[in-house]
Amino acid sequence: MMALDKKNSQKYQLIIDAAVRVIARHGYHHAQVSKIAKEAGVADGTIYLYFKNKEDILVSLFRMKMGAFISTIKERMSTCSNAQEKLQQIVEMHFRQFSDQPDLSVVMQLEMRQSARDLRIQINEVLKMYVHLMEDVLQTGKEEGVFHKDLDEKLGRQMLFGTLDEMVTNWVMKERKYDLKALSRPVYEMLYAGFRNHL
Amino acid sequence: MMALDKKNSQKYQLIIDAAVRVIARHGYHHAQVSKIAKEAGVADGTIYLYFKNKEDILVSLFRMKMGAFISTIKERMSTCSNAQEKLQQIVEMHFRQFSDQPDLSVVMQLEMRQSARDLRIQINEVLKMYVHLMEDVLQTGKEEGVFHKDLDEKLGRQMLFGTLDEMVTNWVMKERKYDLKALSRPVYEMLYAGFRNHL
Amino acid sequence: MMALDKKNSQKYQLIIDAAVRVIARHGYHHAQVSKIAKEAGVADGTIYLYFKNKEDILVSLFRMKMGAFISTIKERMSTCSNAQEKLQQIVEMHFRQFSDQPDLSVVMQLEMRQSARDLRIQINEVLKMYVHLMEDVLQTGKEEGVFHKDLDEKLGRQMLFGTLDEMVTNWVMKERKYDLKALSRPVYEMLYAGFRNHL
Amino acid sequence: MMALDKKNSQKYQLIIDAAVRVIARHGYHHAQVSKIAKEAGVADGTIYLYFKNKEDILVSLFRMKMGAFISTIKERMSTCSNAQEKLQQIVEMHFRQFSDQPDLSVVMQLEMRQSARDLRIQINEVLKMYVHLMEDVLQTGKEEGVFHKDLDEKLGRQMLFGTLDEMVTNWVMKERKYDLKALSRPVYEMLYAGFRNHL
DNA sequence: TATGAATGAGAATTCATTCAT
DNA sequence: AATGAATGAATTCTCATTCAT
Repeated sequence: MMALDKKNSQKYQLIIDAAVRVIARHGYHHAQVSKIAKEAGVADGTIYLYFKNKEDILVSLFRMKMGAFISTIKERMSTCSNAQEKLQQIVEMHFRQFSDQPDLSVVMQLEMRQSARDLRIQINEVLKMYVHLMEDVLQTGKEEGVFHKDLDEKLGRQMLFGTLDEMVTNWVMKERKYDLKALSRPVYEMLYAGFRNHL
Repeated sequence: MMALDKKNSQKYQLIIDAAVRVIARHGYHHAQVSKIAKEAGVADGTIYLYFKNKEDILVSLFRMKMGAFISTIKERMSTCSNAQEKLQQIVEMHFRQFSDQPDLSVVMQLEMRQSARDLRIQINEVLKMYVHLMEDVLQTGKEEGVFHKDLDEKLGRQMLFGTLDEMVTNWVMKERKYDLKALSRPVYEMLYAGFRNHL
Repeated sequence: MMALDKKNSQKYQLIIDAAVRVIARHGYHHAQVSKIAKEAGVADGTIYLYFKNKEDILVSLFRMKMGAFISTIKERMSTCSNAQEKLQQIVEMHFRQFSDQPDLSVVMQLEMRQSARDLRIQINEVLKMYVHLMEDVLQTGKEEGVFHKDLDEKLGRQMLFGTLDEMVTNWVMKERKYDLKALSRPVYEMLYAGFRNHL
Repeated sequence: MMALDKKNSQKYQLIIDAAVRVIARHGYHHAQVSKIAKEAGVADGTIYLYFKNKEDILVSLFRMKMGAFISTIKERMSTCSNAQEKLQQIVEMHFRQFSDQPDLSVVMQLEMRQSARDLRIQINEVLKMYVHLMEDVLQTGKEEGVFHKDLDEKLGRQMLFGTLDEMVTNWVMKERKYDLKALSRPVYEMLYAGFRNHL
């Protein structure tokens, strides 16, 4: 069975979704393979017909969920007419998607960060798509003249991602007690002002 | 021997510094107590005369190092005459201190994040000092009129911390191949512009 | 696999019997789990598929062996027509069963007594069956008029059990160099006389 | 310093009495040398000026306390005119002494039995004095004609000791909620009847 | 494809004892 | 005689992965 077949198979998705629920419920360190198998309704050994090892489940989980996450943002961004609007959409969609998927928020912001160094390196590979998207927006904005001509895209992207990430993390750590989406507007304004950079 | 005596004792510091080196070199998950003891030049059991358990080594490490980190920033900030300068000093000192302590950077930005949830909660307690420092600066800046009157200190602090943290993490992950301190100026400018918030 | 299945499974018995041999040979404090596993011909981890922890092996061992011990006595006793005969059978069967199982004798009389307080409490629960059996015989004997009408069953049972236990312990400590079963007759006579209590 | 000097020294007694209290309070397995030292008000190292090792504390404890226990019984027994009375005194004094020393009861009947095999062998050496005392009484009783001429002293002694021991153990396990001394009379009667052995 | 019983490597911690002061 | 800081050996249990069915 080829990789593509596997990824499209029902069980592959079943196991990944089971993993999200188990990690969200029990935490990263108590998310044993046997627990995930049970949650997915398959035998332990079956996991290994679809995934190389435990790390592969987690990387795949991240790849699938982050892929969908980014696709959704990209799709929405195609309707935007300028970089300013695109920036606004990134902030709003970033917050909205985590708001709409509580389990995934816990898994992405808190639990998966406990993963070993080399798993995190693979995660970063996946994140590169998001990074490029952000840098593209900043580059475009510079060309359009809405962001400062000397804005460093790499630094700008790090501020953008660092800010969004920190805010989602804080929100998850406060047990999602406040409305994350409501922060979109002020956060966008701070970031936009930072990128316009008029001193 | 009392708690205070322990913390001031030579061995206590010896063990913490050994822990930093071992974690930086071998990674969080391979930093066994026996390895730390060997690196510190003491017997395994001696560790437990100074620390309650392994987690206590890590919490203490964080507390000591982060305490010094923040003290240094605070000290420097006392020489600043306004919030704008203080912001500049936070960015510069944050980057400088990590630049000057490569092992500690790896430990703080990459390795200790793998710690279990409850250790991270204790870490967050320590970070609160830093958070308050940042919020104070933003509050002062608003009063002085250098930051926007509608700036939300909490959001501002999250942007500030998120940005600095993301940048140091990127720098560590790129194996410190570029000059982190050189980023102080442009990063400060972006943040300052964000906080002035003139749209 | 359910609890009942486990206890009836071959491996469960295999491990318990291995534990008896290992404890008899090496003593309670040197009976490591790994040694028991090796003796049983299974991996260390397999032990934990059948037992919750090490203490559970020991409690189970006691429960199984003492259960069989008491069942055997009860069975034999059902053929007795009066309490006097029953008393005789208790003494004889008690001695005979230990005589026939040298390893078990060492484990029960010497080694398991070193167990921690809370394990001993669980052991006492198992022993209650034996205690009740003895008290029943004394009660019956009183009703039949073969034991003294003022005999206190609880005290009588303590004399009976204390005597048998002390004798088996002495025999084990003398390395079973004499014939325990041969003591049945005189011991029974002393006890019977004690219970008849004609002063 | 010679053995005798040590045993007469104040600290020697101090440490033994501290050990009794610590074992009674915390249990055998939590009676660390450092805890005993603290309770005795001396440094850990000081223990080793008076005792060869930890086992030596326990053996000495047993020797001292059991020595006093037996001396007291012997003394009382010298006032008895016949074996029947002596038997009565053994039972009564055995129960009385444990009644009067609750800490010691717990230590002797429950906690010290958890000691390793070879410590128990040394304990048995100490107990031999008691054993001889009992056998002497039974022997004398046979000669006096108050016990049965065919009574086996060794078996009789085992019944006597096993009975008393079981009763004190039961009383301690029931947390000394009833009056042990009140059992002296009926227990003596059962034993005496057993030794008279008129069937 | 699917199962699940079996495997076995790997690490934190305690505490009796020592010995320099 | 007394101290108490330092030592270091020794063991249970978990869980990712395999493979016979």
